[in-house]
Formats: sequence, C-alpha cells, structure tokens
Amino acid sequence: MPHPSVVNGANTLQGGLTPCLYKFPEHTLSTSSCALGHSSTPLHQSLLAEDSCLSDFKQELQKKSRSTDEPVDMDSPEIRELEKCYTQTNVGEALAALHGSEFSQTTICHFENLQLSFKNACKLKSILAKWLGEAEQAGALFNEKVGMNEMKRKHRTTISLIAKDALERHFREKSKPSSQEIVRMAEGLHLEKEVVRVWFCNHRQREKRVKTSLHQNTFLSLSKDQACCL
Amino acid sequence: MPHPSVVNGANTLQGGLTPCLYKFPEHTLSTSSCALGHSSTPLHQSLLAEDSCLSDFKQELQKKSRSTDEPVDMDSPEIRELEKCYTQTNVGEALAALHGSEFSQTTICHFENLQLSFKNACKLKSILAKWLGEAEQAGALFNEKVGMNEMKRKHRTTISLIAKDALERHFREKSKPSSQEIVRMAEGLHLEKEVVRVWFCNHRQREKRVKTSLHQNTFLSLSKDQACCL
DNA sequence: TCATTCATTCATTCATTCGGA
DNA sequence: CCGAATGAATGAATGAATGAT
Repeated sequence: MPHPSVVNGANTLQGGLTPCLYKFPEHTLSTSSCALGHSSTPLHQSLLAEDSCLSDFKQELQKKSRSTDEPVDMDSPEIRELEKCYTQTNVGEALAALHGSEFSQTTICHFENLQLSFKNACKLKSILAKWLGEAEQAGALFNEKVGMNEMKRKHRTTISLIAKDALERHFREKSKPSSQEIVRMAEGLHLEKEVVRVWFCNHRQREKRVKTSLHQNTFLSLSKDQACCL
Repeated sequence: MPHPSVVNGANTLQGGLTPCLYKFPEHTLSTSSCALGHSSTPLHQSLLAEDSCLSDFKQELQKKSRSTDEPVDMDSPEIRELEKCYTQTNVGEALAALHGSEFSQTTICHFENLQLSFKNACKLKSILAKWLGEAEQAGALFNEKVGMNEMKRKHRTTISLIAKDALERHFREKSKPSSQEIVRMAEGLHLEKEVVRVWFCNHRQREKRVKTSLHQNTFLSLSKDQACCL
C-alpha cells in the first residue's frame, strides 16, 4: 500500500492536501501516554483545545479521503491512484502496515465523526498521525488478512421501531436496569434477554459519548442556517 | 462559502442574466425552513407544506432543465448558452462551483422525480435552492472533471427478467433473507451471492422510498414538526 | 438527455471480546 | 455483570453503467 509520504513529497504546492495533520500541537499527539495509559490519564477537563484539533484532523482526513473533486494541479497518475485509496476502509487497513493492528471502516468512520470516547479518539489520532507522518517503510504492503474461520455470529436482530421506542422510554427512566427488569422487558417486547441487555449497554455507551461529546461545539455552529435539513 | 444574502447584493445581473427560471416563487425557496411550513402558499389541503414545496421546486427545476421550448424573453446569446447547460448532469456539476460537493446526474434525476428519502431530499433542496438563488457564477466555470482512473469496479451484472421475477417473489415473502437463504437463491438463479445480497439491499431501499414516498400527496402522515428536524 | 438498475462508500445499529472487581 | 474498544451487518447516500427515448 502506498504510503502518504509519497504524496507528501510530490505535493509541495498543495497546501490543501498536505495535511496540517502533521503539525498538530504536540500535546494533542501526546501519544502513547494517551493510548496505552490505563495509567492515570490526564484530566479531560479542558477539552476545547483538543476538540478543535480533532475537528481539524477529521476534516483533513476527509479531504484526503475524497479527493476527486479537488481541482488538483498535480497530475501524476500515481498520486491519483494513491488518493483513491483513502477510503475509510483502506485507511483502516493501511494502519496495519506500520502499526500492528488494523481497524475497521466502522472505527475510522466513528473517528471522523468524533464518535469515540475522548481517550479512544486520542489513541487513534496518535496512530493516524503517525501513519500520515511517517515516511519510510515498504510498509507499503498490506499484510494479508488471515481468513478467520468464522465462528457463526448470532444473527443480527432487527429491533422494531416500536420496540425501540419502548426501550428508549425505559431507558430514560432507568438506564441501568437489573437482570430481572431486563428479562421482563424482553418478554414484553418479544426479544431475547441478551438482545435487550446489549441494547442497554450500547445505549449507555452512546449516551456517554453524546454527553461528553467532542461535537459539542460543532453543534452550535450548526444551528443557524439549515439546522433543519440535515 | 459565500452566503446567499451576500450574493444577493451582488446580483446586478438580475434583470439581464437571470432567466425567469431563477425567480420562482419565494416560498419555494423558503429553504432552510424545512420544518417551518410557513407558506403564503395556498395550502394544498391536508398536504404537508413541505411536500408541495418540494413538488413546486421540482417543477421549477425541470423547467430549468429543459429550457429549449420555453418562450424566453431574453435573447442574450450568453443566456442561451447558459441554458444549454442546465441538464441534470450539468446542474449536478455546477453545484460544485459554489457548494463544495457536486452530484451525479443520477442524483439530480432522483431528486427531480422525488425518489429520495425525505431527509435526503430536504438536504438537496436546500443546496439547490442556494445555488439557484445565486445568480452569478452559475453559468460560469464548470470545473473540469479529471478523468478518473477508476479502481476497477465490478462488472455490472445484468439480472435476467426471470431471475428478477423470482427475486421479487422472494422479496415479497421475506424482505430480509439470511445469509444462507441468499446463498441458496443465488445458486438457484446462477448469480453471485453478492449480487443477490445487494439486490435485496437496493430493493429494501426502494420499498422504503415508495412507502414514505414524497409522491403520495394523498397521505403524508408525517407530522410536519417532527418530520424534518432531528 | 432522462430514467433505472446494479454497485460502492459512508453512517448507524446490534454484537463480541476482554479486563476488572 | 459492566464498561470500553472494536467490528460485522445493515441502512442511507450517492454514483457508474446501462436502458429507453
């Protein structure tokens, strides 16, 4: 897999394409401490600085992702070829090259949309920054996916709108129901207990994300013009 | 992004350059106010204000699109030149000029025929409205499309009528077949599994569209308050 | 050129894994 | 069991290729 550095080099004029990603304030990249640390994580208090930063990052990544409509002045076909690769999926895969692990499209998507916990976002940001910034490596090569011999996954349940609505109501009343209560709800809605349990888990996660949301300021800027039709 | 109002001021061309197309009833442009059914518009019975709005908009856009037969009262050759441009394709491309993104002929077509989700249609309407409102630029620069050297796309499959029929039947019975079932169907019809899977996805989308259809003026059961926002 | 169908990319929802107490 | 991190499956938005004028 092509490495960003290539782009970077060829891309001297661009400004647009050369991500300021590379130039994050140090602290935001603060790296490993952030990533690995289950150790005492630093205060999350003043998120704002961090926040805007993340936003920028996101934008840059997005720019990078869809470059088609950019009136670019570099014509190297290789470059174009490269850029095509920056889909969420491919970014996720590419990370495997220089970083041990790779990530799913889902995760990259969450990241771009600031839908991760602060800590998690930090970690990913650091990884991404590294990836974007680092030159070397024939890291190029995508390592092969080991075809996981799948254990069959439980069939994905589709929760009806009605049921969802009910759950949501329950949730508002009590976000952390007891096992008993879960069973009862499940019966009432004709859902498996496990499904309900997991739904609550996921919902709690989501709620937390929203509350702590890194979006919060983005939020404000949205409101005026077309808040509606979006 | 230039704000409409700004442009407005700069809109010296109005008389000369602006085709009548540009000046459709204010209310149709009412734009941002998706939810605000504020219309001095004759209320179409029980219709959602929004709905009629969209319809009108559509008509206007269509007029715009094929202007050939319009008894236009302006003769500037430039104008004619401009008008030539208003094909679905070009509308889509033109949007890139003042709006970040551009759209395909396909999408514009869907929009005109109200074949988009409500939300999606709202969004596009707002963009288009803005575009229509801004006079200048309009004909202006169409930015060049860079010949995309595509990553190879899967060759488009043509599904036979017979197969389609079968699929449709299956769909009526179960719109959301399991992986297993998909495989079985695929085998039965000599199609790739993926093709069948995607067919079902697309069909579900279509069905939903139809159900929620913006066409059904008769019964838009959506509450105007909720429908749009959120 | 306009309309429809098959395909891809982006976003969200339900599921899984794992450390922890 | 929970919460956190992460992903597969699905839905939504959008487009290329094809069909129909």
